[in-house]
Amino acid sequence: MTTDNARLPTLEDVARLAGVSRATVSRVINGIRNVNPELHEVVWNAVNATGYVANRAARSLVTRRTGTIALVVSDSESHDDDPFMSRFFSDPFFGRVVGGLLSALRPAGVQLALQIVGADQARARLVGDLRQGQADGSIVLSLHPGDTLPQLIADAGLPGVVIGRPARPVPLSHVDVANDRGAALAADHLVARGRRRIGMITGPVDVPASVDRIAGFTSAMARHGRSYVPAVAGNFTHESGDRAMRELLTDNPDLDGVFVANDLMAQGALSVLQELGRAVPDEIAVVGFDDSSAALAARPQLTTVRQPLEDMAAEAARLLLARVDDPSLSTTSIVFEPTLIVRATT
Amino acid sequence: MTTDNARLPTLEDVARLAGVSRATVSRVINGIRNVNPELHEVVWNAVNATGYVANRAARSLVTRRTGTIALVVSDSESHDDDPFMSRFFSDPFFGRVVGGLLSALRPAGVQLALQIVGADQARARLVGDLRQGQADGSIVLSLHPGDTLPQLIADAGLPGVVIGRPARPVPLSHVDVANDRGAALAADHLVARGRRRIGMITGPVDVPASVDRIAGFTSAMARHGRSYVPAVAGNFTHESGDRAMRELLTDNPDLDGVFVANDLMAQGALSVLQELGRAVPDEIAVVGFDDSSAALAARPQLTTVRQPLEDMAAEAARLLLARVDDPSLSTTSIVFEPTLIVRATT
DNA sequence: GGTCAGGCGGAGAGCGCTCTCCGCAGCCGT
DNA sequence: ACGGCTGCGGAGAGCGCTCTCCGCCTGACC
Repeated sequence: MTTDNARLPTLEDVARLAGVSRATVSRVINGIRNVNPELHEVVWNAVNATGYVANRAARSLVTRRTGTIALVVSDSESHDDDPFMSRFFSDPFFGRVVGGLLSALRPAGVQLALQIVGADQARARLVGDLRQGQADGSIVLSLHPGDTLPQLIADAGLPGVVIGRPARPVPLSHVDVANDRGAALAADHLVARGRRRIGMITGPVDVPASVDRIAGFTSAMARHGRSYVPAVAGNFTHESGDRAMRELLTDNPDLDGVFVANDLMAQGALSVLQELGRAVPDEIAVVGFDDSSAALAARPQLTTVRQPLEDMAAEAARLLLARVDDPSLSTTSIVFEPTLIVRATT
Repeated sequence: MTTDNARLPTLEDVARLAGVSRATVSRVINGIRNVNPELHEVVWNAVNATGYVANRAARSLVTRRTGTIALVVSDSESHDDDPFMSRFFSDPFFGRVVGGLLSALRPAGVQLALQIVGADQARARLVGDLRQGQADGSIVLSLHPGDTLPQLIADAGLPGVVIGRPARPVPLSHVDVANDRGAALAADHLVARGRRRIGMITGPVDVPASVDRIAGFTSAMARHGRSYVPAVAGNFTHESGDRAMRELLTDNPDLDGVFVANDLMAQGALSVLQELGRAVPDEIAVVGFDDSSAALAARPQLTTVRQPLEDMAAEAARLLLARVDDPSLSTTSIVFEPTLIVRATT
C-alpha cells in the first residue's frame, strides 16, 4: 500500500482530507458524542482512503491506558538462572490459559503481553513497570504457594486477577474451580463403581488447589464411610505420578481404585499399572483431574474431573477488564464447577 | 510506596530533585554521552528516591519504538469462530517457543505480545496495527502451508522472522531445523538397529517441515538400498498417529520399524502397538520427531529426533532484534541441526 | 593573552493523540 | 421578538519523553 518508511498517516492528515478538525476525526473514531452523520461518513471515507490507524503510543500517553493486559507468570521456584525453560511452558495448562484469555481479550481489542518473573528483585521491577504503563492490569498465574506477587500487585493498587485461589488471602479478585467438589465427584464415582480399596495420589501439600483436592476427596470418602485414605504426594509431573503409584502399591497392594490429583500424574500412574500388569479398569480404576490433553492421550483414555480452564481464564480476563474500566469495583471471586468426564479407566 | 492514584513521578520531578534539567536526566537514564560522573550519581539517587520509571508511551511516541515484539500465530484453518481454543495452544510446541523467545527477549528488556490471527480480514488489520506501533517486529509462527501472512508482513516492510521454513519463499529471515537430516538420522538409526521392513507415518503433505522429513527419510532409506518405504499420512495429532499406525499395519503386517514424523503421533502409534500386543522395541522399533514432553511421557520412552525449539526461538528473537536495530540488515536463515535421542523404543 | 575547539548541560520544540473549553447556530419558551 | 438552552465542531493545551540546537566554560595551542 505505502512504501517502506513513508510517514504513516496521522489524525491531522485524515482531518485535512475530510475537511474537518482533528478533534472531529478523533470523535468519530472513538464514537464519542453525536457527530453529524454526514460528516461521520466523510471522516470514515478519509480514514479508509489514508489507511489511517491510530498511534497507540500517542493515545496511551493521553488516556493513560495501554490497551494491554499482562499475563504474569510467577515462577519463583529455583529456575532463577533460566526461568524460561521451566516445565511450565510445556505443560498444556499454559496454552489453555492463554487461549482462554485471548478469547476474551481479542474482542475488546486488548493485547496480551507475557511477563515471566523469577527472582524476587524481578518482582519489584515488574511492579514498577506495571505501574508505569506496561499494562493496564495483570492476570496473575502463581505457581508458587508462598508467592508474594499477588500481594505486591494489590499493594501497588494495580488491577489484577489471580487464576487459582491464592495461598494467602489477598485483596484481588480471583477465579478458581471448586477443587474440593471436583475431588468429591471423583470419590463418589469410584465408590459408585464398587471400588472398596481406594487411594489417592496428591499434588504438593502446600499448593492451594492441591490442598482443596485432598480435602474434598477425603471428606467425600468419609461420607462414604471410609475414614482412611492411603495417599502419596507427587508434584504434578508425569514422572512423579509414576513414582507415587509405585509407592502407593507397595504399601497397599490390593488397591482397586485411585484418584490422581492431575492428569499428567495419572498418565504416569497408568503406565506403571500397565507395566505391573494390573488391568485398568478391571483390577484398578483411575480417575484424574484437569481433563487436559494428557487425558485423551492416555491409554486407556482417562476418566477425569474437568476443570474448565479456558472459561476460567476468559472470565478472569473479563473481570480484569471490568476492573480496569471501573477501579471502584469491589473484588470478587468466581468459582467454576468441575464436571466428571467418564472415559475408559473406570 | 505511593498511594493508589498518586501521579507517578515524571522526568521533570526527578530533574527538579536532582537540580538539573530534564534533558540531563534523560541522558543519564539512557546512558547517552558523557555526563559528569558526579551529576550522574546525583541523578541516579534522585531516580531511586522518587521511584521513577520511564513512561513507555511517551518514550515510544518520540523514539518510534515500542519495546515490544509480537508473536504472531497464524492459524488460518477453520477455527474462525473460535481460533483461540485451537489445539495448538495445548500442544507443548507453543510453550517451548514462548519459553525460548522470552529467554532472548527478557535480557533486552523487550516485551512479548501475543497475536493470534485467524480469518483473512484479521490479517489486514493485524498488519495495520503492526505498522502503527503495536510492535517493533514480529515472530511469525505459521501453521498453515499456504499462509499469506509472511508475505503481507514482508510487503509492509515490517521486520519479521519466521519460525520454520515458509511454504513459499519470502523475503523474511527464518530459523528452522534441518528436518531432512533429522529424518535421515532416524532412518540410519533404524537400519543400524537391524530393521528390515521399515515404514513411516508422515505429517500433512503440504506442510514444509513435513515434506522435508519425508524427503530426508526416503532418500536416506534409498541410500541404504530401500527404495520403497510404505507410508501413511497423519496430521501431527495423537489421534491421527493412532489411525495411521493401524492403517500402516494393515497393509504391512510384518513391519519391524517405523519412523513417525512427530512425537504426538508416535505416542498414538505406540498405544496402538501395545493394544495389538506388538512388543516395542523387540518386534517393532519406533522413532519419533521433536523430543517434546510427549516423548518422555510415552511408554516405553520414545527414541526421537530432537528439534532444539527453544534455541531456535531464541535465535529467531535475536535475529529480529538485530533487524529492528538495523533495518538495512539482509535477511538470513539459520538452520539448526537435529540430534537423535535414543531411548527405549529402538 | 587571545582564539578556538571541545565537552557538557539547558532550553524548547515537537512526537500524535484526547479532551476541555468555547463559539456559533438553531430552536424552544414566554 | 428576544433570551437562553442545547447540539455540534474547532482551537489549542497538554500527556512525558527525546533530541537537536545552542551557549557556556574550560583548556590547549599559538
